Amino acid sequence: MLQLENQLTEAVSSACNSLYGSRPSDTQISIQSTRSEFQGDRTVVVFPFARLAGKSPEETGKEIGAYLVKQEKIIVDFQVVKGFLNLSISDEYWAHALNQAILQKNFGRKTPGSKSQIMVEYSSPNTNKPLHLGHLRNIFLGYSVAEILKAAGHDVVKVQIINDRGIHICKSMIAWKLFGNGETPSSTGEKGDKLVGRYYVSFDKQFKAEVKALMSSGTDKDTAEAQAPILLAARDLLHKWEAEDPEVRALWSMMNGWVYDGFDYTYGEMGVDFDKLYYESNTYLTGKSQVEAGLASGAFKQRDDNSIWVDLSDVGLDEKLLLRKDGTSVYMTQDIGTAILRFKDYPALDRQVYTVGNEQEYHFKVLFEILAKLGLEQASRCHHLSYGMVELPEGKMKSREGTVVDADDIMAEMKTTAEQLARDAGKLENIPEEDRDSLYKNVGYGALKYFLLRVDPKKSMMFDPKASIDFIGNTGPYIQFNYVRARSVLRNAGIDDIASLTPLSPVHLDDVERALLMAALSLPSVIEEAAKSYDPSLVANLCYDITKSYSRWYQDHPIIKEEDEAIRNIRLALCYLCSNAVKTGMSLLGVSMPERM
RNA sequence: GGCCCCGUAGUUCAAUGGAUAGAAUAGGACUUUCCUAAAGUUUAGAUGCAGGUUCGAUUCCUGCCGGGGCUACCA
Repeated sequence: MLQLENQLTEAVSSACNSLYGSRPSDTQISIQSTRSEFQGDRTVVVFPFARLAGKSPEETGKEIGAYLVKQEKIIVDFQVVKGFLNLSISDEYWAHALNQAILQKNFGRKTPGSKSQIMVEYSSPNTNKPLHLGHLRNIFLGYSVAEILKAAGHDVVKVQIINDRGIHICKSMIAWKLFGNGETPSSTGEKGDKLVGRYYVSFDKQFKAEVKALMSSGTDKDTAEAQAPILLAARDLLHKWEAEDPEVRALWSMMNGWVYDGFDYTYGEMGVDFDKLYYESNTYLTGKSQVEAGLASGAFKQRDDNSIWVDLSDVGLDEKLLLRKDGTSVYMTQDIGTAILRFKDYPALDRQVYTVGNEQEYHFKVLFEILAKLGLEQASRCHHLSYGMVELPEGKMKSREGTVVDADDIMAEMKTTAEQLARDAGKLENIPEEDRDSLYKNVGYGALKYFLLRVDPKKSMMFDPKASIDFIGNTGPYIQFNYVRARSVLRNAGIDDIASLTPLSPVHLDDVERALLMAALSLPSVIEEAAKSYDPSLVANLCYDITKSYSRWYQDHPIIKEEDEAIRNIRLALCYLCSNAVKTGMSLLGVSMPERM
């Protein structure tokens, strides 16, 4: 497809050169798909050349059009409407393009590892809180961008940083010690992350009660909050943890293990994975030494109270604290350490991509500037994959108001809904018993992933648990359904090897067929674009476009029953190409395609 | 206060500065002796307001109105 655009750009350029004696710049040559209400396949916007020609846009368009039809074999006709030159591309070209595309093993994907190595960080949840709807967008987005970068030829390393240490962990630990009675996930049958999350909440409850009690006996609020016994106990645990007290470390390992087991289950259901996990407990110290090194090199400054700061006013940002006056680290300290550690672990790494919500945009601007100040050449290529919040009809999710949509719950609900719908529609007869469970997951989770990924990541989006997730219309299941029908056609036609249809003889394609073919052929360039802009919604929208066109075409273009062999072969090839392109596209969104549904 | 993002049909989302702003859903009217109707056809419906740049602005610039975020020796 890209070849066609390039070919046309070049042709228009030489047309201008030979007609008007000067070439327009490539940016002035705009080639786009012709709108369906006009005749033609590709449209050249002629306004920029009118000045060059010293003639009206219409006249210029006609001259260029006539020239192109004469010179270029693939351009068979043209029409000028206002300032737009619509070109008709030959049937031979389309047959050839289709032929080539179906013979490509991994149509849409570039050779693995042909481009630079990129690390993508995503998920990185707080280990005290079970995953919720917001994490879902993060996880699906990060995974998808990683897959898209891979398909675009990059070598990708998927990672997350696990926030496994600090006062917050000690809070759930102390609460479990005080109120847990030795409970474990296996004794209660509860998912590990849910169990630990529950004790984090118990801590908060107890803490508030203690603060209230202290205040009612005359202590002021600040003192009460600083002296609540349970908080002091948590602090004590933190000190013991840092001193590597074996008992505390054992409890810490055990409870973190529960959380990881819980998360692992959820990641497994989601179908996402990581190549390497970074634990803050292993990286938090390296940040300090990096900051000290930066101080020595003059990149950072120390104040009289011994705290260390970076001054970013030269790049329009503020001063930022890097180490407290007592020498302890802040969030930024750890991020600096982790970033540098990762570049050391992966010497070929070209850049890092951080999938983190847009409320941390400032943080990452600062981080990248700091990395640059520390002399990291890759800093300018690092990217904060910032995404908008997922909002509920009631507004933001608030744990206090119990409006948090739990990730496991919503996924289970999607699966149940998929099962229910399949049953109601009487679809289960053709599905073997043992395939049903994975079908419900494919369809239910596919709907959820597609829903969250079809929106531009930058924008905040609305999620209505009751009404949002549909299985009809512009949805994952709609795309899956049409894929299934296409696969069914190919099965019924007995096509084992698509190459047996080639070489395809050119036949005339009608408007519907051309629209379909062009959509499918654009997969490689859309993946390229999505990789450049870190935007899975482009891929999602293309999958929908192809499917929409396919479904319309399928309605009134017989494939197997078509008697003319040349036409039949072209249609089978189209059917194959579309199903293949959509399967590839959806796989980049983390959505599996069933063979029957 | 300063900085950043967002305002498109009733609703949820599209539109590298290009033609008559596309879909989906909800509403109206239709289509199944035909490769899976979770489908298709059709009808109706939108660029917050005011300027500017341009042959051309949903898109770029300015102001206003409305919504969100950031602005911690928190993570």
